[in-house]
Amino acid sequence: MRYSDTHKEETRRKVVRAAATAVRAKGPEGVGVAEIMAEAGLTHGGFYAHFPSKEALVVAAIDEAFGQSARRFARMLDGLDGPQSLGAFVDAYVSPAHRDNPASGCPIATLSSDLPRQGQPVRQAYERGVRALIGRLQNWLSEDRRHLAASLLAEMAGAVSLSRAMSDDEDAARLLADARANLKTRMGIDQ
Amino acid sequence: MRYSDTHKEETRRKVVRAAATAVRAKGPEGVGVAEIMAEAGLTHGGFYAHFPSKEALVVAAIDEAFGQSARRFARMLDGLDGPQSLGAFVDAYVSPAHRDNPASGCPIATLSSDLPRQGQPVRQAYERGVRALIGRLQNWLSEDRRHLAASLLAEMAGAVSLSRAMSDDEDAARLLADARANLKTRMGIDQ
DNA sequence: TGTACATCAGTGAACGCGCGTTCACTGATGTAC
DNA sequence: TGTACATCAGTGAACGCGCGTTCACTGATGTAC
Repeated sequence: MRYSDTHKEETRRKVVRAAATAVRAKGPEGVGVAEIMAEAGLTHGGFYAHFPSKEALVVAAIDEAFGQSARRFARMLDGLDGPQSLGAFVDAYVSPAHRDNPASGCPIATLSSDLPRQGQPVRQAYERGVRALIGRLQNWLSEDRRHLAASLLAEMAGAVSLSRAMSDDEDAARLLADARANLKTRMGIDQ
Repeated sequence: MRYSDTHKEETRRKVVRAAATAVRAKGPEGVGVAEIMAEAGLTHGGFYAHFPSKEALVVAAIDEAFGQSARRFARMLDGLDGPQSLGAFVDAYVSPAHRDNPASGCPIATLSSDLPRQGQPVRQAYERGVRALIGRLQNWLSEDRRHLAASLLAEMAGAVSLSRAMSDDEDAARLLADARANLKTRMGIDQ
């Protein structure tokens, strides 16, 4: 063979990674097959050797985006106990840095309103990611607060989303600070 | 003249109303000029007698959508005092009915993730609507809680958005109930 | 060892379709004289 | 009162462009014999 055994798989991963960033930056409809392939250093014609359709790429991109977030947080929270993890997670998630970097941020905050309009495979990938994240939050919460995980995640994502609609950085920062304080109270962690 | 003096204005309003619904259902990129005009009973060629561009229609549609929400809530909350208004607003906003009807619902929950990708005029229209809603919430809140208005709105919109990602109706209902309870506590109203 | 053939990731031109936008035209009514 | 002309909301064909998808081809390498 012309290429190494892993070459095709490596190419695919490069394409998926590029798509994971572009989908968050521009939304599922906003990204083009040709553009993603160019970012991976290829021409668009080769796309269909890797994916049966653009939709399949979007599914892979959403899985990848959730996976990236999960790995990043796992690294960041390594060695911390439940309450410490919750505090650090809230501080990182509900932050101006996250607001300003949608392309590398949480897919929930970036894609929430696009998703109900997508086809089933895409919605399922999204829901997989949401459920996994809720599950992680549940593990950190005390038993009597476990049922709040989904609602806490909604508050976090909502705060980041709305802060992105505010053109004034200080208004956005205040909103995020108010949200962080309330989230920590709800989680039962002291500050 | 062939048509009554108000005819053109009436047509424009019909187009804007159709767009306000369609934009929420399908997003700003998802709606087509021809489709909106057909819904208003016209052909697409006449569009540019009313709007300079599709973007101008989207701007008008977002203003209209926020206006519809505002009028509906004003009607519903007529005669109630601050705390009563807050309670009724939360119950109506953070509800399964709102989750299930994005096309007639709050533009924040429906468009949050589309908006950062839009051009300035569209973003400005959206921010106008957001600020007006925050202002109304502030009027209902006691003085020491007024600064929370933006964060409360973020929590409401986040809860509705995330509930739309959940395919299981009961999971969604639980999330919404948890959010309502927390919102009322934050607002300082008893239940 | 050498030759013919198979494999397959990637190339680049082309197709079909939808969509925003343009434009010449229609036809009913108002206005000028 | 009657005729010619202006107005203007709306029509429908056409244009240009971008995008997802298809497909014949390339060319480097492995395999069969």
